[in-house]
Amino acid sequence: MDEASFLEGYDPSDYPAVAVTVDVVALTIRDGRLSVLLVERGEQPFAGHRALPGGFVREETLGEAALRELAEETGLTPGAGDLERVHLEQLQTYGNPGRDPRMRVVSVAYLAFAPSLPEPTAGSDAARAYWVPVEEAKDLAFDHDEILADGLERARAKLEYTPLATAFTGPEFTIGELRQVYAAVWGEELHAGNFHRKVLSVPGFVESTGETTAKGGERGGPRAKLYRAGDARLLHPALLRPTREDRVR
Amino acid sequence: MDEASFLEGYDPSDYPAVAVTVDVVALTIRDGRLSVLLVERGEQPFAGHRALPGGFVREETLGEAALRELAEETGLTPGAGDLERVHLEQLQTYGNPGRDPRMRVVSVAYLAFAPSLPEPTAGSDAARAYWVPVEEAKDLAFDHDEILADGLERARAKLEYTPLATAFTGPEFTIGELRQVYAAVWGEELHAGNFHRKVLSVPGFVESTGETTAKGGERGGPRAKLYRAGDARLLHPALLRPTREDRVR
DNA sequence: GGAATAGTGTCTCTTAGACATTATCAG
DNA sequence: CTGATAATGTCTAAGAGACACTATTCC
Repeated sequence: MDEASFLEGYDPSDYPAVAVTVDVVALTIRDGRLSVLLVERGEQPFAGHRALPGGFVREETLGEAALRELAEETGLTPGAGDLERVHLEQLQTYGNPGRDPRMRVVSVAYLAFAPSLPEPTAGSDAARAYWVPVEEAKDLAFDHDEILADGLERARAKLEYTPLATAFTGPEFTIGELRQVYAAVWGEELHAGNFHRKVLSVPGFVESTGETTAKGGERGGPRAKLYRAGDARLLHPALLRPTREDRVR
Repeated sequence: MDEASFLEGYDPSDYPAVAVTVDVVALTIRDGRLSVLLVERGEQPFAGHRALPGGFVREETLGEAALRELAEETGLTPGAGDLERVHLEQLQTYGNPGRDPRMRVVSVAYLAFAPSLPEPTAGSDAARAYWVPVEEAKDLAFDHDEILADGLERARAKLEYTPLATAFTGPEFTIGELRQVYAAVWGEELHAGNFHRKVLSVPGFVESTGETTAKGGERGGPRAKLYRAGDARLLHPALLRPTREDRVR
């Protein structure tokens, strides 16, 4: 069977050419603040505006395209260990006519959770990319404000019932560091004592390394025990966000 | 700015032509069984196999394309009230090279929750479409087995924390009918008494109409009070599925 | 010593779920 | 009458969250 009969009844005027791209909402935590990777646009439209990194899909899976774009913009090389600990998942697809003024573009958005990565200044492409605290990421190009908002909501929800907070930390971490991840993503302080007991009570969330930090905290306090991610893929019971009575309607 | 400069650096050999389609996982409950709308394929590839309904995206939003495909296959007309109560949401996008043997096809999958709809035999297109209990929907064309599995998991999860079970019922329903929706989707019987009290305890899930059914149940029992969907968009606290200790790892 | 943090203990309130009970209706 | 269903009541165990407290370390 050839392409011609596949396109039987296909009238090009009914089905305009469609371009498929990927856009990446890459999140990390820098200086205790949840930050997103943005690129400065040099060309029209939206020249001078910031946008999510992204580009055309080549002969590769959609996930591979997203990882490639992320690597290009951060200057890091996939497979060299830098991006090994990045969690990548598909977010949603945005394809409204007119979202790009030039032509019909359907964009598959991906969400990436990364441990603290270096500021991308090395590569040529990466020179125009940088991390921005999410509350300062406004007025993005195209419909990227909406995509970012959807990505943030997904990230906040995922922390509740999956162990993905560990994707923002190094391979070993303290319970306090994990709590700071939750605080940064949710934008709320959490009760240290209750959080500590809760995390340890969820089977498979974290497992002890038997070691402790070499020193206490910067502002005092005892040495903390070190943990690594456990084998759970879902948290049961979940760590629910502090209840907003009114977020329901 | 024209399309040419948009495609600057665009080498057609690097970026093969991509077709964008929508596929719909339409779920309903028939005879107490969760069922999915399938179409019989008449052409290669996968001639004789069943597939999810779908087709090319035209000059419309992706959601409009999904609703249009659903309308064409069921023989129902959008805007005529038939499809008004259908809940539609984007599921995920599938775009692996090779998922369609003819050309690169990126398919945006949608998930539809519908109250019991008539068997589609009316329209011309619809003649080859029918509802199939989900446990009998195997060996579908392309990667539609995977898409269906993803859709089912999404549906099961959504019943936990959203009031979408009411999308499977008529505008007025009894608590028992609602419980049967949960039982059909989750594939498990639920304790009638606890379910009843739980549903009424969640603010905004259902609201009483003040009426009751005209008759008791077919096999006896008192008349049941009637309810309609409330204004909650999230269930708080959620109705969690019976715990599978082992579904976590 | 003073301040900050790690980790644990205690108490209360809410919820899930098992089970029981009463009332109502079909056959 | 018998059996099934609707609706409510009771009890227990688990978990969330508020608060208190001790131990350890930095400055």
